[in-house]
Amino acid sequence: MKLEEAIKQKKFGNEFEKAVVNILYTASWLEGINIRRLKPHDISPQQYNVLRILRGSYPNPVMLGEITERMIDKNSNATRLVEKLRLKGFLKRDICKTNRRQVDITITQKGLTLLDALDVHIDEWQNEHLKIKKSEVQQLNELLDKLRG
Amino acid sequence: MKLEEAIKQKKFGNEFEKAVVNILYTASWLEGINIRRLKPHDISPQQYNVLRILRGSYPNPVMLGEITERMIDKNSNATRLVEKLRLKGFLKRDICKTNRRQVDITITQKGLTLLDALDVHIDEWQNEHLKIKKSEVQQLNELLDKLRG
DNA sequence: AATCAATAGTTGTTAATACAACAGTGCCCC
DNA sequence: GGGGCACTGTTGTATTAACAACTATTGATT
Repeated sequence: MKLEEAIKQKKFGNEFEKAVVNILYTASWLEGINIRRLKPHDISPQQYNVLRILRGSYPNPVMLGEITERMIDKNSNATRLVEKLRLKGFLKRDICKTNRRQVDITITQKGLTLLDALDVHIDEWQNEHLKIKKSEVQQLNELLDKLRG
Repeated sequence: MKLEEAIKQKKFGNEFEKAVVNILYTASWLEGINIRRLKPHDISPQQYNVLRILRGSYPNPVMLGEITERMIDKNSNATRLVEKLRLKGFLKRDICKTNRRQVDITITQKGLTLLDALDVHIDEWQNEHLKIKKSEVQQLNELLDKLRG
């Protein structure tokens, strides 16, 4: 759907202004879909993000600061997100032996199982919601990378 | 900057998955820039969004529900956003005479002045932050519109 | 006109975010 | 080995978001 219809705005100052609104709107739209997908598993998009970062370096741990750096939304408070995931048993926390300032975080088997369960339907999910061809989505990725400079 | 560098992730499951992350990441990046731009004027991106909707139909009022529909982030609570803007004098609220359930909201001169002040440097702002050509940004808008179906 | 459903907005509550101040640890250098 | 500085996380607090329950008004039906 054209952005103009989606937010009922007839015109934009210029194409750049429209792009800013378009990215923010599309992100909010994706976030909504994602929340509904994750809700049955009782985790938020940010928590999902953390678990995927951890899986990426499994079986090696990731220190808290690196999680923050690698998160999509840098403003999330990693300490509190991690604590919530720990209480649910999806990860474990260890004070690093060689540097006691540092907290090493590792995803647990339960966490990996959760991610696997969420991966199962990812292709269907994409087909259902992302109405775009593979060649186009590559182009979209290039344009977004370029836009950020 | 490539998304892979930005969030230090070597690879994605597929190009669609990367696009989802790319959109969310780029939106968060834009949001951060926007917050810093608006902060000196003491308004949030959502409040800015509301004021622009109101300017769009000025001098006609907009009812509260329509603001919600047209906002980029539909989850914002329009009642409370409007109340904050009213306290700052950027808009006025009137109960609709012909339908007393309805609240008509109109931007004030002070609100218009604020938006004008923010518009002045918008071109520089775009040039500084959006590293992309006009033809490419059009393409980006088309791809985002298409992606949402 | 009484009832019921639909519309428009408000408010309450819990959780999450934003941002800054804080505390503990390691490192360097004299 | 003590002082200062950078690093790593944590915590406090105010604001905002999420979501549901609620009130008030209107319109439709009988």
